[in-house]
Amino acid sequence: MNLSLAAEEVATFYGKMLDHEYTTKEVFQNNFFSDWRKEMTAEERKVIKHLDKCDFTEIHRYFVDRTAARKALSKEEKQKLKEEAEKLQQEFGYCILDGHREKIGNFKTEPPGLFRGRGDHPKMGMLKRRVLPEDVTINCSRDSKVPEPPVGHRWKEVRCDRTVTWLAAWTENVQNSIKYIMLNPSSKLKGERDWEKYEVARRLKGVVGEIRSQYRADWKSPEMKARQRAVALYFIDKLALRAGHEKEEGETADTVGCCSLRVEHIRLHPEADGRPYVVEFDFLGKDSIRYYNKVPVEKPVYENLQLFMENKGPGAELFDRLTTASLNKHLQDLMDGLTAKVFRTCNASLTLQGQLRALTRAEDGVAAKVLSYNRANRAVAVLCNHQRATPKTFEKSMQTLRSKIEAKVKQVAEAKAELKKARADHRSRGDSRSKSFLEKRGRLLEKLEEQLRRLSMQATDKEEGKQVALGTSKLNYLDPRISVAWCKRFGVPVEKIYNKTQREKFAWALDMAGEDFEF
DNA sequence: AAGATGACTTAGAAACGAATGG
DNA sequence: CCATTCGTTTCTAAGTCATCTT
Repeated sequence: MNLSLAAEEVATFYGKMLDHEYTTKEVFQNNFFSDWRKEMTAEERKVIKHLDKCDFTEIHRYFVDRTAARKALSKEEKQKLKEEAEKLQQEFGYCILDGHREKIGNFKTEPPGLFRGRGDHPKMGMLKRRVLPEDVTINCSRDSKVPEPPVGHRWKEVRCDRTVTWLAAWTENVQNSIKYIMLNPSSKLKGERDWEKYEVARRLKGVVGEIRSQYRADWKSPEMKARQRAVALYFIDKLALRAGHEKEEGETADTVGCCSLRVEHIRLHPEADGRPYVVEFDFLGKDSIRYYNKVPVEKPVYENLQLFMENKGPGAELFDRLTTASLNKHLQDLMDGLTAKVFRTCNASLTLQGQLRALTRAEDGVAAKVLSYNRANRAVAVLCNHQRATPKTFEKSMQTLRSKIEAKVKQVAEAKAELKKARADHRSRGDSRSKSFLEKRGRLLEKLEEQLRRLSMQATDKEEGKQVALGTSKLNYLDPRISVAWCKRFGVPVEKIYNKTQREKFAWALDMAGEDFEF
């Protein structure tokens, strides 16, 4: 069936995704179909009444072919495309801020498509509309040259607001939230804020002892609200949980953080695995990532939790007298600039610093030191519950790595035998030719052994990290000065820890951290 | 005081492109 | 040289938190 332009475009959004799991979900299908019908002409609507009677395979094939064709392009054609992209980047990807040319993070508006929410999102599959110039507000200084809207169009508004950092913004139709064009993490502005964030976290380190004695005292407070706050704060401090705002029901996936925990999300065990007063957490957090943990807690915490759960159903709020606003207000009183998330930053950075101290051995080679760093990084990722889906090809690539190791072990054994032979040969002959041959064999064995060491390290690393995402903590929670100082102290080139982009983002730390920096 | 809004950080997945090895 | 693998970059959703509005 030939479709109208609008209906066809929306159909392609679905057809493109045909081999994605999303299209098997009922919510996704229903939302898509309902929004698709809105784009149809009255005639189309009369014909197209059931999604399961629509066949998108031809559309799907078109996009598969197009991808293949793009991949098959000649070197020159690919180079040309690359140059065009670079030209766009140069023209639109930068701005002037306070006289400095700064890179923009996302300089393109988001294209239309089907909304891909995470977890059980009630709006998955809805149509995300195309952004028009008429939707976009431009923010730039009064004396600057205002960017031209595309021909025949106009901006929604041009304003000059010096109190915010965004360059352009529009409202997105699915969640009715504002989307922004902002600077790249390498910019001075973002760098300064990043530095400030870690300075606040360092200040918390100085007063956290006091805060702990305070909330311990509050566990016995006659006021229920103070008790709940004190127990919640204990979790945020000890387990690095997120604050956990109330969310509007039916608008987003059902996820929680500390303050929004419900009775159904924890189980109390008087004793578990030989430890007393154990709390078992099981809930979906940000991005619908499951948080599962069994932690022994102090007795008053346990007893308070029993109290909070009394006479409540599984769907009831655990901390019914507590909100993130009141918690943060309390924290603000304890330390200037303190909010719930600062605990996460502080805990993460201290964990990295402590783990590096515990794991690094000065006599190790660079590769082993980098492995130690990754282990320390991993400890933080586990603390913050940063997970990823096990890569689809994990088992396969693990298997190849294992066989590579086996092969290398054999090679080493052979090289050893060869070396032995060469040594005997040299002893009996004693000439320079057999000597240089012996040396050659020695070097070969060394090289192979080094390769083997590297491979087995790789294997350990891979297995331990298959479900752990290291990037998020590295980018957002670990004070880069800790890493820079560690690199300097142990003679590890910083490039082994931070790639180019990361070095640009952390330029401020590369400059300022000496080898004796302490968080 | 509560709820809504706006601005910003944090998050994992997907796309992309360079390195590696058969 | 090509296919596969793996690290990097891009994308945009989903949080946090302050401030505005009612």
